[in-house]
This record gives sequence, C-alpha cells and structure tokens, in this order.
Amino acid sequence: MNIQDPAQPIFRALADPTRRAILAMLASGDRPIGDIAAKFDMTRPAVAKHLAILKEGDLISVEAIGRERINKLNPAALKTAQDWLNHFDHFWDDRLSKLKQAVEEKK
Amino acid sequence: MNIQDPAQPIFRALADPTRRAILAMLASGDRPIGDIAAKFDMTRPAVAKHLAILKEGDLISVEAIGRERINKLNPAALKTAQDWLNHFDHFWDDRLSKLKQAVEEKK
DNA sequence: TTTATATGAAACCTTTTGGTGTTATGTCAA
DNA sequence: TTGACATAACACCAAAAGGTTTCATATAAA
Repeated sequence: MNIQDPAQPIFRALADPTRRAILAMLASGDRPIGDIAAKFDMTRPAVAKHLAILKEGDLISVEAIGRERINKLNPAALKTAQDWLNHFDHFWDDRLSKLKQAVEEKK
Repeated sequence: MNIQDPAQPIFRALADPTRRAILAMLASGDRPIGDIAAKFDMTRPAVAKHLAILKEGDLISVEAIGRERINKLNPAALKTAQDWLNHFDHFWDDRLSKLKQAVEEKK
C-alpha cells in the first residue's frame, strides 16, 4: 500500500502517552521545555527527545526567546490525523445502512 | 498525567503504516489473514502479529468460520481516537479568534 | 566578570517492536 | 483415511524506542 505515508510521522508521534500528554498541556498554553519536564516523572533529556519527535511530526513548533525555547502546539498537523480517521466514517455509515436494511428485510 | 490511558492501545496500533493499511483494506470488506498477507511484502506470521495488535486495541474483531478466521473492522474503536483529537478543535477555534482579535486591534 | 539558569548533545543501556523461519494443529476434500 | 490448506504458536534476531548520566554552550543576572 502506501510506502511513503505522509501521516506516518504524525501517528508515530501520537503513539506515546507522554507525547499526547505534552500536546494536551500545550493546548492550554505555550511552554518552554523546563516547564514541561517539571510535570513528568522523567528527566529533561527524555522530555527533549519526545519534543523532538513531536517536532518531526510538525505537531509543535519552537520559538527561541532569549535562552528559552518556547514550544507551541501546531493544530494543522493534528488535522492530518483527523482526516485519515474521517475516511472511515463512510464505512461506519455503510455498516449502519446495511444493518438497517437487514432489519427491514426481517420484517 | 493519565497513567492508565484507555486510548493507548488504539494509538499504539495506529502507529504502524502496515496496520493502518490493513485497516483501510478491511474497510472495503472482511478478510481472512491469508488474503491480507498476500497484499504485503512480508510473511504471514508478521501480518498475524499486526492483527494481534489491532485486536488488542479492539480495532478489529475476529470470527472463526470453518478453518478460516475472518477479520472485521470495528469502527467504534476508531471513534475513540477521533474523540481524543477532537478536543483540540477548541484550541483551534481559540487560536483563530485570537488571531482575529489581533487583526481587529491593528486596524 | 563571575555565577546561575535554560537548554542542547553525546554516549550508553534495557526493553519493545517488527520481522524471520520452523513446527504444530485443526478443518476441508478426495 | 490421507493429503492439502488455513492458521496458530514458538524461538530467535536486528533495529528502534525510551530512558539514563554526563558534559557543553549560550544567555541572564549579581
């Protein structure tokens, strides 16, 4: 099927619970890495790796201000994941209509 | 944050491109493992492992018919992932309104 | 200028992941 | 009953993931 899948770095980034928690945290405000790392039970370098993976998927962007690097959520990339999932809605509708049809025929 | 995340097995399953391709394939019809494995450039045991992970995330169900085991898509689990992503829509709206506000103030 | 702060980067380790090949089991068909 | 088929189950392996500690660098503040 799709060898080169543009959604791959996004779904890869979303696969880890820490990274999803970071995204949720950034939804309530831009934050530097130190702030983020303080909320988790792991070292800062570990959080830095997670941020790097989120950045690879373009789920966040980073802006350097002085010696701080502010991490910001980029909702556009999340939309790519939503779009992929939305394709299954047609399937969902089909199932429902087939079920309805089956019920009709039983009557 | 959430240590026990119910969405975890789902996002974990979605992280692999082969598994996403399998889901897309099952959207067009229920299939036994042999059919699925034939479409990919890997051995059947490898595909079987992918199916096991999809089943752990409850993204598919399996029905044994004779010596075949038919794999079926379960769209309900996909909805869990959609719901998680949809929470960011509020953020998206906020960003837009803030942008609009900033533009207004510039006038 | 010196010191503290915020971060990046490298080297390393363990577990998980995604694949392989081989063998075993249950079912259909001749 | 015998043979072919569809699949499960195992043991194994290399690479990636997720973490650690240690060290280096740039900026702010005293």
